[in-house]
Amino acid sequence: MNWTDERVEKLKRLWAEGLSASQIAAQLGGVSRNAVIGKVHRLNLPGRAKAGGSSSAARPAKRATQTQRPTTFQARPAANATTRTVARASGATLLKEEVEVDAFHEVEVSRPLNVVVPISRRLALTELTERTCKWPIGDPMKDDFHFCGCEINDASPYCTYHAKLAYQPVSDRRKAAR
DNA sequence: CCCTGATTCGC
DNA sequence: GCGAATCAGG
Repeated sequence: MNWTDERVEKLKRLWAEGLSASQIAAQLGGVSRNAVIGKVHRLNLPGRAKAGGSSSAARPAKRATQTQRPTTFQARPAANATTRTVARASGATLLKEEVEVDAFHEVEVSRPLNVVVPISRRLALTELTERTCKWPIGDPMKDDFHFCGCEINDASPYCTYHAKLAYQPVSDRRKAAR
């Protein structure tokens, strides 16, 4: 890969946004984090502040606008999902469920309300490691395609939440509910 | 061990 | 100019 104007502009933008060199390398593709750091220096872009600096020294540039990427589960309703709350009759019990329309998997994923779900870290394919959830989100043919990316502790390819979805397809759940 | 950016230096 | 290797640190 060579440093085309387009790639350099993307590097500048992502570096200004506060992404780490490895994250930028993953976004660009075809380069290592060392290559990114080397390029940043050659471009004379402002470096990152030292961690243990004294009082006055420079602060990391404009971290305020950077989208946070939580690495762990957070107890809140599913984010970024098309949802609607429905009530379904099951015998004498009225079950309230939230139905997510998962466009990529072309299924409706239903789950009880108040379930703890992960917030996607929106990782690119090249950012995945052995310990990140590999559940795909979005349309692979569109720019916003990404993976869940939550931390996982075992050998599962998915976080605990998405593992349940993966191994408990909606069709099976519907059968079980009958 | 995971990660970070900074620097050096052969290519 | 490029980036792997290395260093120093969280």
